[in-house]
Amino acid sequence: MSVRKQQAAQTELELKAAAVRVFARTGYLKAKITDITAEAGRATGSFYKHFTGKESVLEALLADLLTRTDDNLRALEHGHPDDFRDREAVRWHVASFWDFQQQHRTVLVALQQASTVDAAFARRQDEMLEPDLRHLAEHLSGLALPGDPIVAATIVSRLMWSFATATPPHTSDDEAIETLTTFIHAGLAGLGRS
Amino acid sequence: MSVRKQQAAQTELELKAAAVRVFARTGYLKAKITDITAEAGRATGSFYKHFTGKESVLEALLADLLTRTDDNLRALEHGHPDDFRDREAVRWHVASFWDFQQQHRTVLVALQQASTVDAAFARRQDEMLEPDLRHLAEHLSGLALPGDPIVAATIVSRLMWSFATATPPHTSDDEAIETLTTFIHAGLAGLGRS
DNA sequence: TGTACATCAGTGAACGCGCGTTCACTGATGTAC
DNA sequence: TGTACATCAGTGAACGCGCGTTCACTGATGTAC
Repeated sequence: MSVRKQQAAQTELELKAAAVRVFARTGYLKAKITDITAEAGRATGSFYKHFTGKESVLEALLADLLTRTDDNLRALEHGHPDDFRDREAVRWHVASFWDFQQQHRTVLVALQQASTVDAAFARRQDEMLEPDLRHLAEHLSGLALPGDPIVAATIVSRLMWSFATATPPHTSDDEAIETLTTFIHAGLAGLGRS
Repeated sequence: MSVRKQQAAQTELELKAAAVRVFARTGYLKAKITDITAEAGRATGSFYKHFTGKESVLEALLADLLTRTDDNLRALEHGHPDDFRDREAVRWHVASFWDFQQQHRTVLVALQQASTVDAAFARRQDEMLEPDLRHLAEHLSGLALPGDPIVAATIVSRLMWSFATATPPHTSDDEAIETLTTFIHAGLAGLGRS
């Protein structure tokens, strides 16, 4: 690759990294283009050589996230405990979700914020969550739950997400995962019995 | 009261009602002052005779909501089932929460959106939720849960809220309430056992 | 009850701020001969 | 290997749009006598 393209790629990388830092600090909605370029130590105009606007950076960050996630998902498809009557299976899923959300917190929150203002991102968010929901629902279909397993999957998924974004202070990761696991495991068992 | 003050109060009322309709349609963050005045059939400047800005209308709507809720809360304090080992007690709470959130959906969602952009509203949202959380936590303290009951209360509260704002399509109120009740009831029992 | 003046809710055009976006320019990298 | 020209990432001042906010004005209600 030519030096020029390498430098351009480097700048784009730095702009994306700067964007993540700015989103984490100010939130996506309040973030200004000039905040991002300043954080990256670049001129304002530079931004538009790489992106068409703020949505465009978020798109790029999502694309990065998804390519890195695809591998994880494939690992996830094979060889993990899958019977949700088994507490270990539930714990495994809770832990990997927790990990994922910790790692991509900023971008995920940014996506959520963008969704409240931009219908295109709302759709995209649904699309991103859907495979995960289906995966969950499949596990749940083995539990003989009443009604559409998607309903129960929605409960579980939303529960994990909202708890992760609003963990009470002084809660360790481990405590959070244990509590969520117990709650979900027992809750699902309850649904199965009803 | 003088005719003038009556008319002014009427206009203020209409502006608030228009604001709710606009928030419901566009969302709080995208709502423009001129959208609200247009919806109310008033001139732009009229708005500033009653409010200092968009936050100010939301404040007013919250105040209205809280005065109407105070009565409900007092009714809630007395004579409702409170032993969460009893499924009926859980169901009662879930149903009343569901009702509340259905009734005030627009303002609650607006508050949530404002919170992502305005720290003052974030604090206010926490303050509003706190009494509810304490109330829940008190019920839970009878269950001998491990750890701070506030953690479990947070789980339950967030679960209800996020499920209410993201109910899967084709889910009836009754189905939602039943499912949530069963899940929470069993989940809490699970936490008590652990 | 009537008249003259004061007040004040409501009006909407105009102003101005903040910020996204553009664009003429620079200088370094790439290409052709 | 050297020279002359082309390309293109990066720059930052300038432009302009959208929208919040103001303000001089109107006419109806209120007050004083």
